Amino acid sequence: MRGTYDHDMPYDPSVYPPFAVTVDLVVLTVRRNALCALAVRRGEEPFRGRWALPGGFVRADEDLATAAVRELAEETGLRPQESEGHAGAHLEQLATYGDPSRDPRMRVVSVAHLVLAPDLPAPTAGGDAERARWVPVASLLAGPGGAAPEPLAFDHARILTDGVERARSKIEYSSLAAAFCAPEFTVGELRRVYEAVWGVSLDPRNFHRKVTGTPGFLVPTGGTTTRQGGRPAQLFRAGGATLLNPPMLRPEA
Amino acid sequence: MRGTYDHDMPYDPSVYPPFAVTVDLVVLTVRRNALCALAVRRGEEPFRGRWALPGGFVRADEDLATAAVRELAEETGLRPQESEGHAGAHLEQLATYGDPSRDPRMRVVSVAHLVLAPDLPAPTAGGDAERARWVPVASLLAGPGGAAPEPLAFDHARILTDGVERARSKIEYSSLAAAFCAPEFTVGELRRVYEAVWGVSLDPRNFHRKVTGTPGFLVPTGGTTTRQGGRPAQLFRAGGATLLNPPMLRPEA
DNA sequence: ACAAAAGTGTTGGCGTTACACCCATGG
DNA sequence: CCATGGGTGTAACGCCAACACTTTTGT
Repeated sequence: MRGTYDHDMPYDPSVYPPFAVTVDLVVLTVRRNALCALAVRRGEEPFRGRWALPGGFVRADEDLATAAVRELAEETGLRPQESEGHAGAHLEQLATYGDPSRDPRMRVVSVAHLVLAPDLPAPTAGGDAERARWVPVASLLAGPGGAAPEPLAFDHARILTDGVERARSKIEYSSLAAAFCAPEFTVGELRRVYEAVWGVSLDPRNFHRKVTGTPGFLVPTGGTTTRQGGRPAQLFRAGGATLLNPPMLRPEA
Repeated sequence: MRGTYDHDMPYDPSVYPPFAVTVDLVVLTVRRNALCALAVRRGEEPFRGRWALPGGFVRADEDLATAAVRELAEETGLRPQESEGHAGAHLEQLATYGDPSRDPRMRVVSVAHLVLAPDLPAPTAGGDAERARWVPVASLLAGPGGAAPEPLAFDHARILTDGVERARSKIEYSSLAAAFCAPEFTVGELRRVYEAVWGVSLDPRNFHRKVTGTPGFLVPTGGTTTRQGGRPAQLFRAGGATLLNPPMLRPEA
């Protein structure tokens, strides 16, 4: 008889053993021109002493996104975008990982989320600050020809890889790179975000024309700053335009 | 005390109630120039008599993708891409839905998957063929200015919407549209897939140049066919190139 | 002969690249 | 005065939309 395991059937725990459901967080930021991820040192077996992604169990009456926001606040004190266009971090669901052997203790299905955060004055204020650190992605993942990385716990290397790849491709056609910047930022600062995330260098002149020429992408605040040195630069906020068309082009190398 | 619900902690079922985990399938195909989804009539409460997406519980020792493949085979007899570039269907994880109230009976977290299938001779051979049908997406989802759709069970309208949007955007920059075609197909047939999925019409001449001019995208098989009438058309298989650069442009209206 | 679908050639516009050049500040 | 980063101008190139035109079949 087919269809026995159909959605339609009543739930019988003896046939369908329960799963633990967690959220894991890939929290990315740009610090000192390097793409960094939030990582915690594990204090328990398995994988004691290894880096892991922050995360935790979803509560009984809690939505997945709610659980991710709660975990993020517990670990970083960060709060995702309160209002449209305002700073805060960007949070979105990434993917779900459910290999039966991914956690040796039990069957865990983890719903990973991606967070793009501005560089924070205090790296992990308000939470488990002792164990949480910003770690350059390059030292966690083997790049092409890079040195052997510090191994991550569980399948977190896979999750981090997927999160980084998602961030890299999303800034191509959306205004999401601004989520890595302070509420007000210069065109040059935004360009350095692209350069850090993609690992390339971009022509400053053409980049400037491209982003300022896309209507609704950047909104000038009127202020200027010289915090990067040189001639004073205009300050901008992220505009309402969330789609970038035509997209920013990612150079070959 | 923060961090109480941390990933690190041992699993205590009295604190973290168990979840049921299911997979739901958004199976899309193009039939008679219309984008269609596989839907089943529910025979049980809740939502008895409504359309729902096929799906079912993940088994205890089964990966998420494995569960999706099994459900797909049970419902359609279809098997996703056996070998590279060969026909078969395309399957990928879509997103995970875990609102606490999405199923009135219990706490269910559903990992939705997206399947792009060629138009099958027998719509749902090999499975619960009685209840499963191809239904035009336009009649399941309210388009802009369209008539009121037949309501879907649970949050399946949301899931279907997300799946359709993913399919629409993915064919833009990948060779995935070929997953909707027979193993060998003509350029015109591929163009009609784009037109059905996007709901637009494309210039046949420019489309032809674009897809045949992208190296590795299409591989001529040497054969020709006149099954569409008119001058004989070359037959192609999908090539190894999975990324389409520059992307196909989706017209405004 | 005609309709229908497959292909090719050509042209103008627009976006991008590459780079010369000017601007405004700090040291 | 010079270094540094911000910003504008401009020409060559490439891709693409638009459309005229040819090819090869079925009826």
